[in-house]
Amino acid sequence: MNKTVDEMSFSFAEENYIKAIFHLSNWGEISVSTNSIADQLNTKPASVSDMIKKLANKGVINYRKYQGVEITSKGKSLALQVIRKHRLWEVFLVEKLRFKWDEVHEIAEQLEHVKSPRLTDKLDEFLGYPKVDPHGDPIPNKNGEVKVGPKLGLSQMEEGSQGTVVQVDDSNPAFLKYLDKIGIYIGARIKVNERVEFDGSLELIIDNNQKQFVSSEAANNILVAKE
Amino acid sequence: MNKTVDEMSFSFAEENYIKAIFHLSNWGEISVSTNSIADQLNTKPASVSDMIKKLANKGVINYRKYQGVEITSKGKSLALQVIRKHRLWEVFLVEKLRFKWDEVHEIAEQLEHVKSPRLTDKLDEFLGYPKVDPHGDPIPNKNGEVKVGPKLGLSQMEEGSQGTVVQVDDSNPAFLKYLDKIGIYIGARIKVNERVEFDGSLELIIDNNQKQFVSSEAANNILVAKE
DNA sequence: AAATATTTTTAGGTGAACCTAAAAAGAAGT
DNA sequence: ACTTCTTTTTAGGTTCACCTAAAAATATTT
Repeated sequence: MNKTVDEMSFSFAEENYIKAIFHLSNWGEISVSTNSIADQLNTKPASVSDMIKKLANKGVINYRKYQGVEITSKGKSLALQVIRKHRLWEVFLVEKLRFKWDEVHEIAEQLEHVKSPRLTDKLDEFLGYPKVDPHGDPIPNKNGEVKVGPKLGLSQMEEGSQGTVVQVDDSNPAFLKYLDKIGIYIGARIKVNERVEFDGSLELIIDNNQKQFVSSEAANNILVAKE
Repeated sequence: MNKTVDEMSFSFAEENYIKAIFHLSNWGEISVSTNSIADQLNTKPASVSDMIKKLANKGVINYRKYQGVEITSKGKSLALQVIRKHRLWEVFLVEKLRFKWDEVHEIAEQLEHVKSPRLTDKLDEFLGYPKVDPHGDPIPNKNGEVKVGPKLGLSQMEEGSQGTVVQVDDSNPAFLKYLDKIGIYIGARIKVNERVEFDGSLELIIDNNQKQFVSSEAANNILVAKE
């Protein structure tokens, strides 16, 4: 008698809350505080308290007053569906409509809420079942399963080691534009030439020909697969 | 100081009202009653009265109490933008994602509200600047301009005359499925073989080989270009 | 022209998703 | 342990888009 997530209906706001909780909880691993949700969604804690009760009633989170929230398996499944749609639309926007990778997030935020399972699956098929979005984030399949290969932050790489860029932080368009400018893209081959002791910044060699300094902060947001 | 329509923001509900008013007014030709809007949108007249005031304040309709509403040029421009998006998405769904023509309306109703002028224009480009949607409805261009060729309802055709199907009513999925079944599609060549006096139904010859009877009601919803 | 019927508006209310301000619970510092 | 600070919840309010019921304006009939 307990309905599955795709037999239920969720508002845009509800979907955005679940997405935020899913991310803040590290894909469901840790519990999430009211304040952190309010922060993430640019709302006030009082609004979050309201919404949390609704989501708990719908069975997508567990909630005990003052104890933070945990996402349920139902909630995970909903979050993964929305994330799947978001990332598929991003692929569409970049590969088919020729948007740049720093332009697609905002539009995908709207498209991810379009309700039609058949649309999602047909879009997936049209795009050739992509495994990652334009920033290298993995795309959950129809059943919400995600395969994530081994990867580590550029800042964790040892001096002299090499890797291929597999993912970059997608939350800041300015950062993505900066990556464009210095020639970093998904698939770029990067060698960590030198680590500057003083501030942790790195000297990179990109695609075996271009020397480039990046801050440790930037390096943290570039993930590579080691060779 | 008066803002143009694309400098303003409209809710889904507001956009749906303007679309309804635009259609009911025959593209702005006649004024529209409160009841007819309520009818079209499955709401109550009282709700329409509320919304009408808001839309009048935004300058997309003219409104004097008890006198019905007229759409302004600003309103037309908004309606045409939404219709443009709706029809472009329908083309995408049918041509790229291989949906059937009776499946796309509902999904396009959601997609038409996605806000991003660049998205619309890039989609248009991706689709090759289509002139009509899968049901033959003309697609307004970027500036809201629509070219409509001469066409008439099948039921207006004389016995023995021929034409090409250029448009069909898209509001009823069952009707579209019926057209599929009897072999009528955009571009089909149709000869009106005989008109039955008694009920106005027609005997057609479709693509020079298939005889088919259709009711006058169905014939009214099939538009052809005469040879 | 008056009476009746229809249409439209107003008045007041609901739920969703937000808000501020105040109260309550929990965590931290001494 | 007790005071202080922080976090969270509650209480009560707002706007949006809807609703019902009643009142007002317009249309139609006789």
